Amino acid sequence: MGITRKTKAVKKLLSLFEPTVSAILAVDLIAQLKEEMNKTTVYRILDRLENEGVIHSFSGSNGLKWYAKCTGCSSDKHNDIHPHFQCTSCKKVTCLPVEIKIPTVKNYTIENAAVFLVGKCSECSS
Amino acid sequence: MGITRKTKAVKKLLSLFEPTVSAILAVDLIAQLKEEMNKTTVYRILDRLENEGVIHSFSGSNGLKWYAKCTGCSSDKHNDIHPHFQCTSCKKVTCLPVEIKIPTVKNYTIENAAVFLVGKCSECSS
DNA sequence: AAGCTTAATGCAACTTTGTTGCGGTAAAAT
DNA sequence: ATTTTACCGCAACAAAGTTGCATTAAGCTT
Ligand SMILES: [Mn+2]
Ligand SMILES: [Mn+2]
Ligand SMILES: [Zn+2]
Ligand SMILES: [Zn+2]
Repeated sequence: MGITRKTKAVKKLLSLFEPTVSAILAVDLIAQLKEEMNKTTVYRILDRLENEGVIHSFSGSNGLKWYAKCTGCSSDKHNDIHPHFQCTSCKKVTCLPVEIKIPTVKNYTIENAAVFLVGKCSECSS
Repeated sequence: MGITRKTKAVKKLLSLFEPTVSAILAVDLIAQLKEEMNKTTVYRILDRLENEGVIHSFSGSNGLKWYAKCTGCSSDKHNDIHPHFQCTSCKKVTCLPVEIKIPTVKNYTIENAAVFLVGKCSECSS
């Protein structure tokens, strides 16, 4: 389906996810790329990359949208069911390589879980 | 500190939380009360009630703000650390009276957890 | 290499959610 | 009844994200 051309813009955007293991705020990407591309373009590329299983998104406590690299996802199937963690000191958000234990609750059939954790990362706990 | 007057607006707003156990979208409250009060007033009352421990808030998967009744909270201390559940059929969001098992992750000190579950409620599972 | 097709981009205008400043209103204390 | 000030309405604003449309350029085809 979605044919994606590897344009300059796409390469540039992907390069920003490369060096880090942290998630990135959509809004920050737009600010950082202001001189190079339009915010509409940023949003559209993020959408495409998510549909292709290259990145995944989630909302933080304040409702802002975060994006992070996927590991082993495809356009067919996203398997990013892991918790996300934000450090209250450095504000960084990271994907935690831990499995979520989905609780069993009577009268509810739970199919999916989004877990957002808050605390202190190791670098800020000194 | 925050002295809250029991005005007509406050009573009206509280009455909407009374008959249901479900959470309510801030945006829906504003739409529903459009004829009776200004949206600024709605937001301000919601803020106050949350500070007083009468209601608590959380964000849904799309970043929209939900509010629900508290049980046993005060202005001093909120203890609404429970998961929230949204049914994919009826779209209703409810507080689940279940304790969250906060995971232990190496290198991270976790202080708080927001869990948003998605699935089917019992009324929609037929 | 030049031409062609159409996915991708830029831009402006718009939508939605939420906030702020300020003048006026009304709850409640005196 | 009068006074005090918390509360409210309104208008203007702000931030995040979306949409329509004309233009550009990626990457085939020849
Ligand atoms: Mn992740
Ligand atoms: Mn709740
Ligand atoms: Zn940190
Ligand atoms: Zn349902």
